Amino acid sequence: MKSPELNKNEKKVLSALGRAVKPLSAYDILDRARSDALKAPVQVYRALEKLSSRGLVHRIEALNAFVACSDCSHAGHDHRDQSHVHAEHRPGFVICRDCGSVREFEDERVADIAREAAGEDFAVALVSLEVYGLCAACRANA
Amino acid sequence: MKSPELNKNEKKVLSALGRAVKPLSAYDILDRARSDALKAPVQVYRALEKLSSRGLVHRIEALNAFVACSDCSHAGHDHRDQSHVHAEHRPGFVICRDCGSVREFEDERVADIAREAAGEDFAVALVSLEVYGLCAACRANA
DNA sequence: CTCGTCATGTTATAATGTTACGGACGTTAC
DNA sequence: GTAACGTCCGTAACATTATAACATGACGAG
Repeated sequence: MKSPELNKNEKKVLSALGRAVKPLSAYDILDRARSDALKAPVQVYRALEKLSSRGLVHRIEALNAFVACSDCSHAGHDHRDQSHVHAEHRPGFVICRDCGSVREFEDERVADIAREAAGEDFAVALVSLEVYGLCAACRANA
Repeated sequence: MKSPELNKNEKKVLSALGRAVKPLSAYDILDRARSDALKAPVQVYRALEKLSSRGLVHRIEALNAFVACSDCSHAGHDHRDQSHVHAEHRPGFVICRDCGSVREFEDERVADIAREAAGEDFAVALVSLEVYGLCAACRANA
């Protein structure tokens, strides 16, 4: 396996995300890893870029935040090659607006819908599906 | 029809978005409406909040930008009521990473997938589907 | 009228993200 | 060895996006 080419900063970021129970913004990550000698936003962003290109973390668009991938079976190769035909793998997310918890899910139909919607001549690179609402626990509280 | 309760700023913002061919950030909108006496970011954000709660504009999460809804048949009632059971209407988007053009689409299957993924106890409020890639024109150029 | 309140406007600032630059370090070629 | 190059790492400055805090003005209720 060629994966563990993670550098120091990448490990710190991934570790911070792994310990968290909800998505962290780049600055959340920075705060948590500051004690671990991570000092500037740019280091976090660089690490996140690498990690997400490998599918080890995912960006939650609507929150400007990141989660560690909960199903890392597909980790390994790098997706940065822009010339590829196939889209980057990305699960869907179910996100509670109240507590911020996130659950990943997979559904093959999504890619089909996306390709169909995009049309023949559009080269799909990434499909983002995010579902927002209130989880059972937060609904109970409210 | 009770819709046209748009105030001055909301009209300005909507008009700016309507003239644009691609998503505009809040500050893009501000620039374009500055000549029309729109002065501060917060005015734009307030207008956008109202407009998007009515479905007249949509936020493209991954771009931090906004588009006027291209299918305004569903405009009218306000979605801000948090207690509602049904999810806010939001189309899917196909977005070219190169030229920034955006096309809306509808697919009923998306809502089903979302509900299914969210599960019984999760109250879905919003489903966001965004498809990124390269449009035909930009692929030709590259 | 005077108060409360809600919409709006103004200013400042927070939060987030990117670019530019330089230094440390290892590798390769000569 | 050492010069030339590349990669990683870090700092600082900057650019962009979003919100806070407070002031003003319109308007109805009492």
